[in-house]
Amino acid sequence: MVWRDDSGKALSDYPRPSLAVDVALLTVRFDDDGDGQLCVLLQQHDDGSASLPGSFVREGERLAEAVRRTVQGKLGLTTRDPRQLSVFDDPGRDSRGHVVSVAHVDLLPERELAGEGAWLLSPVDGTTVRVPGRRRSLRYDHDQIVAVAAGWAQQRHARRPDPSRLLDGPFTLRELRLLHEAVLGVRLQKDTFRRQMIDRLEEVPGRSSGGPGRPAAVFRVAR
Amino acid sequence: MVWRDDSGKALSDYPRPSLAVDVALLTVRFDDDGDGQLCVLLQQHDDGSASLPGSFVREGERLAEAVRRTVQGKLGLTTRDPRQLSVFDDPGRDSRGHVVSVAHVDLLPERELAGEGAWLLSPVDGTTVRVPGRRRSLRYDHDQIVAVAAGWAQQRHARRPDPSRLLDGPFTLRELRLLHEAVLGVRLQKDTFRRQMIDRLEEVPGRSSGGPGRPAAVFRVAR
DNA sequence: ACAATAGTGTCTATCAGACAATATCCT
DNA sequence: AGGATATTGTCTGATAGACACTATTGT
Repeated sequence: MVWRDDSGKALSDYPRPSLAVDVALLTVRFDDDGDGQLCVLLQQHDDGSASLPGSFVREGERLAEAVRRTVQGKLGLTTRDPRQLSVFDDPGRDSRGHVVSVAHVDLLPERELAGEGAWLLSPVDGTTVRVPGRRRSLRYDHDQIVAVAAGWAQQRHARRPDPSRLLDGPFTLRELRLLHEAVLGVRLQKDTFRRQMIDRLEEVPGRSSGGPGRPAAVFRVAR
Repeated sequence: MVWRDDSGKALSDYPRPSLAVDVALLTVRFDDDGDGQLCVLLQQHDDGSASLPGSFVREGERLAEAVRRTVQGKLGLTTRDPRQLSVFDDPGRDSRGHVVSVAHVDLLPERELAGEGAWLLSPVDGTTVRVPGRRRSLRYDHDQIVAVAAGWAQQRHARRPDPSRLLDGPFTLRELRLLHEAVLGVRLQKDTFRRQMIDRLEEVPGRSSGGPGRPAAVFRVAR
């Protein structure tokens, strides 16, 4: 039984914009030196352009569901804790019609990126995406979405240690700092960083070993 | 010429949720003692319930336009600088069907509230609305929207003096502090408050007069 | 020994919170 | 004079940034 207004029309009888979700999936990629780089996962299109994965929200579907379905379907990956960012509503942003998009962000650890080739991993400098190839920018307004997503990730890493559990198992303060430096895109001083984080960490038995220098204590995020 | 996909369907041929905007219009009401109270403007319904003003977004319309139209049409008021808060997407939040709503907030000075009776002014304590009458809460999920809106206003007033220009013309630090106390819902110490704000203010020639006590310097927001 | 990293001590500048002293009006 | 408010001084505690010193490893 569908609801109808005074003129006998259901909600679906009125012309209205379509609703979509776009997802900026961020990750930190580490090279052999231990240096990290914040990256965003892009879809590569036949015409050489790139975009964030996105799709239309179905009737009765929650945004979080649409996000999970999109990431699973277009990239073959599973989201962990997608967050809503903001709504992009320029009626001309999509040439197919009036599409209002709710931008989302999620942070994935590099190790969960399985299935080579289904996506493109593009570095994010500060809050700007560097797309490889001729084209400098993404389809639609997706450059803006990446910028907002990167800013969100940076705020999130400002005070809390590894808020998205990107590190696998216990870690040293050096590893934690390299992660935060990658997300923030700046160098951090080890002593200040240590004092900011130490209260939110729990020491774990054992020591780091292998590399040069004094072995470091090993921690996990408290509680 | 409408865009069509491979199966010959336009975007509007797919079932999809409706899109709406809801607006939490906040203001600060001052009593004769100079004490202020953060309030939200509500629509009163025939069944005694109350809600925020809201309406459906039309095809080709921007969210900001829908907000302006809604506030003008339902309350007879004009928005100044509406901001997007977040999206409420529970498919069951509206009994008429699947309605996804983008919550907005705007702050209006009390003097711009003309046309008595078209609305209800409800005090907000902390981030909670106190609705007069039997019912304790608002329709739909509008209590949540008010909470987010109040939190937004409080963050906005944490460091910047009168960010929404609620004060009319030059003001004393006392008047500014009473405004911020009303929005934040807490008492502020005058000396600390002065030192936080003074750098962002410009002194204006003249002094306050009339009340008891030493006349105060008069300021406006810098730049 | 030397390079490299870990961990800690300390100094300075800044800032919030709190208290208080002085200044200047009104009644 | 006395009450009320404005304005400024000062003390304390917390914290960020910077520098440096000691500690402990591998080569």
